[in-house]
Amino acid sequence: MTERYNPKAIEPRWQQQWEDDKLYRAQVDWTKPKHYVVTMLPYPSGDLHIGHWFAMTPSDARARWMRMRGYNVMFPMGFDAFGLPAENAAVQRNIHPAKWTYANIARMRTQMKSMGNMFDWEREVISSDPKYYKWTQWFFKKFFEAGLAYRKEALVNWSPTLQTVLANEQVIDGRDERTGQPVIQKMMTQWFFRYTKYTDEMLDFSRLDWPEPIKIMQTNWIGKSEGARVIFHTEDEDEIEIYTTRPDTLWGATFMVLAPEHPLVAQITTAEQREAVEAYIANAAKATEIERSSDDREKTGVWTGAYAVNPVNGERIPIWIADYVMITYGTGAIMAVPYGDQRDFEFARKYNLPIVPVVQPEGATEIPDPAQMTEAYAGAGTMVNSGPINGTYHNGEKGRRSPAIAAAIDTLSAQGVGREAVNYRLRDWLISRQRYWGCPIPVVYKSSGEIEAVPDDQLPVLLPEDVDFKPTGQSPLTYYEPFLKTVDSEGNPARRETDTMDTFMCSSWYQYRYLSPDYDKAPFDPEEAAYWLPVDVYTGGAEHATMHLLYTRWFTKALRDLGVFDDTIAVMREHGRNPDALFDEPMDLLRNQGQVLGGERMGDYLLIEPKVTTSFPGGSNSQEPVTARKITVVPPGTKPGFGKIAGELTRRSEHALWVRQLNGVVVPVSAKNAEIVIPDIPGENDVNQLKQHLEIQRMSKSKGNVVNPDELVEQYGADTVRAYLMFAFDWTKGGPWDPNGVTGVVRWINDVWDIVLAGAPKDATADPAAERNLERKVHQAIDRISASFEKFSFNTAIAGLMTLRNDLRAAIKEGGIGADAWRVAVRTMLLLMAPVTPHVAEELWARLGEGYSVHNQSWPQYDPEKAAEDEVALVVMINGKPRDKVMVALDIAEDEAKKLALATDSVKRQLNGGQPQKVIFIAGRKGQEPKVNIVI
RNA sequence: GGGGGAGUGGCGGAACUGGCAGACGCGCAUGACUUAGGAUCAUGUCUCUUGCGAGGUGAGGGUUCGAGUCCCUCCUUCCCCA
Repeated sequence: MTERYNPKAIEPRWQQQWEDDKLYRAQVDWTKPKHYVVTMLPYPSGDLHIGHWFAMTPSDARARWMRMRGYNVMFPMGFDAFGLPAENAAVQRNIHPAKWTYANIARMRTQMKSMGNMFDWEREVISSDPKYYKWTQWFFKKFFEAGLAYRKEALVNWSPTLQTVLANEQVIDGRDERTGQPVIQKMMTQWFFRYTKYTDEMLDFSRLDWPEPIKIMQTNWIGKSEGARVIFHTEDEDEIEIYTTRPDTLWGATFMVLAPEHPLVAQITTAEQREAVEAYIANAAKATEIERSSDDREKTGVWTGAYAVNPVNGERIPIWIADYVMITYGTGAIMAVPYGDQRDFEFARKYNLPIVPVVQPEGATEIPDPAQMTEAYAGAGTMVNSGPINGTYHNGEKGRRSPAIAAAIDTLSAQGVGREAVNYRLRDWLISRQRYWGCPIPVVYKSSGEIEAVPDDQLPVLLPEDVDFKPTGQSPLTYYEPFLKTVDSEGNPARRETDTMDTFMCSSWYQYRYLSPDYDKAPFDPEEAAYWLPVDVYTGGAEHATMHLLYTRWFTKALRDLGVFDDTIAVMREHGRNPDALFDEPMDLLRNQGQVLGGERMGDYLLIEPKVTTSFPGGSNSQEPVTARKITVVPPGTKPGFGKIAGELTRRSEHALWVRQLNGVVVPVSAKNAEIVIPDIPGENDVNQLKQHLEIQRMSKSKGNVVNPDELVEQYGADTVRAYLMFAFDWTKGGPWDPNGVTGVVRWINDVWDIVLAGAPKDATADPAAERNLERKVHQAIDRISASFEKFSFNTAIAGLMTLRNDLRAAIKEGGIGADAWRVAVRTMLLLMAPVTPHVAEELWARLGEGYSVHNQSWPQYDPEKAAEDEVALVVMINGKPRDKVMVALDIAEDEAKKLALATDSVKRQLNGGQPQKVIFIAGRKGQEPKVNIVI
């Protein structure tokens, strides 16, 4: 009896050994190529969940693979430790946010170590540590001094419940996503970063290997549009500036619309209209932005009583307010061209406003009659009714690429009533938070009201610890006198800023702090940065597409322009490394993993109607299966009623179900020929669909079906959990957790264990053909697994490892493998496994008598010659369908292949003496069989 | 409403630049071994057909010698944004 695989006996031992030996410590070594891997750092919420494992362990496997390929790999970890949950815990459980946070970090750090990742813990960063946030504040100061950080009054999302401003992404349907309480729009003076400064550069992804959807999302988020700004005047000479992407249709503007919040509304509204306007404004404030901008919604509005003058043709046009115009987009005012804009069209129809055609559609012989139109015309065509630009052509392109738009812009400029303009949907980054547990903004307000940044030698502005959390919902900083009261640089009394920073500020630069977490002369050590930067591989969730992933790009560009990388660049040059463009972007390559959804959902409930009704169907001692007539999916807890069975489905085979009744008795139910009813799924249901249906239900994020990784590690060991997470899903997609699938991985690792410990086949006489065959399989595995890691395709990497296991077993069975050949094969298999299952690979490597550590070995060298098959199947296709095969040499010549194909039985039969129309030879490319397609 | 994914066996998923669809695994079936099996081993497992063979990647069309892969229309879903 050989020793059984017991992860508990080996994993903690190796983890300790690696830590003692500092095996994964990353050190600058200019003689080796560097590889800097970062995976998004977690928020210390309390417990590690399976999602953390899913994000981190495949990234670790790939980092390990790069290490074995000879790269000097750095893979650090840290905690994004500021944030609201800590403060909520403080209020709810009377525990200080710092205490709560650091207890969670300690716990999560221990849990993470059980993953067996190659994290270099010496580089750990915690964003709430003063030695970290000193530099967050330093960056803020840099931005402030450069004019990139400023204060302004703006309409912001204010949560009365949480007593803070919220970012747009924290507001869902007008409610705070956490508490579900309403969020109101409020004018407040807040700190902003000039996010819009780098819009055009952020739209350039040319040097980024990032997923296409992320680039598209960021592009849309920035929302660049080209057009013009045009000045209208009211009859009282008040100026109203509008932004439009279609200045060419200006001659068709028959009214104007202001957002209800537009500052001019109160001023221009006439006495007669005042009541209606005010009522409308009050009503509009209740609707969310989503509702307001929905195209499905019926357009509503009110006339202000005022008129404006169309600057290009002098027409007198009414000014309306309507909630489909947003104060936050463009200038909060539009010229309405009902002919060319669908929303304006609907509005004009509803309120009987005139529609003037200004574009004769391409191909149309006459100008459309507005009375006959059912929708706006936004397509290409020739301009009409448009004064000086009549006859110019609008080709449907944006901005000046359309001749009509170009002509309109030129006319506006010449007349001095407008100018070409670009508009962005992106707004400046609001970084103020009225919360305690965040990085203090390092400024003071002088008694004069002037703002002064705290001098560098006084950084960090420490977050006071002995504050009192009153249940007012306010940040304790706002009433904590020792913090509030301070002096300015001249020693005069001053008041300290009580807002803290958005935590996205902290996480925008952590990849730089990892370089030297204890460095105190600058945010990072140029000697480290010159070697490691930029980040080579970044992994994390796609949900950060328009937030963190955009903020950190902005941050890097700002640091570059502020000269923060200058010392680093100098060091790079000393080492002969070209710094050009290296600091334009923080992370060269990005990959997103999906999400692991919830686990087994209990309470899937069936109602069984037996074929033969007895008083006690499936009674307490019944061994006989009940034959079902009808099976219905019902809500959990449904009472069975007379003669029926109701209960939870616990097991299923092809035609039988096991149902556990409320009294705990499990009844087998024969489902052969039973009618199966799944509500909401019409048509023919069967037992398999039943199971599928229950699984679909399970995916819903309903009940607390949390998968606890600690329990999985306890049960299976870290290697198995790692491998299963990599194997069970397409990493980029994720999916629902299936606790049963782990069996395959358990078997695989156990098999490998047994195969390696069994040693070389005894008394085997080496058979060169058998050994050659094994060698071929091994090299095919090297190729396949390497390619899988290269493209982050972890599931196929594991499949390749399992196939190799199958091949080794087959080789033993077939026999003819000598001890030397066997050792080479086993050794290679362990090397290929090392990135995925680092512990068991290390253990077996040691037991083979190989030197410590398997993780310091080189990745096996792939030899295409050794992987090549001697003979392959020539696939013979008829009209594109495979019909036959002939064994041929891999490098068979075209003529020879065609001849062989035409000689096959299938082809002769199909041709029936006739001639083929065409014979096409497809050469066998890399690892592929040659093919011949015969067209009949 | 706009944008982006995705639809392949009972399930998770493979399929490189268009070239043998269903790798690998789960589950299931049959058999072996066993006091026992939710262990292990062997074999099988897309569908129809006794076989020969034929069909098959959400639906319909198209391009091509050849389409899961490219194009068009539609359907269903998930995500992001408004």
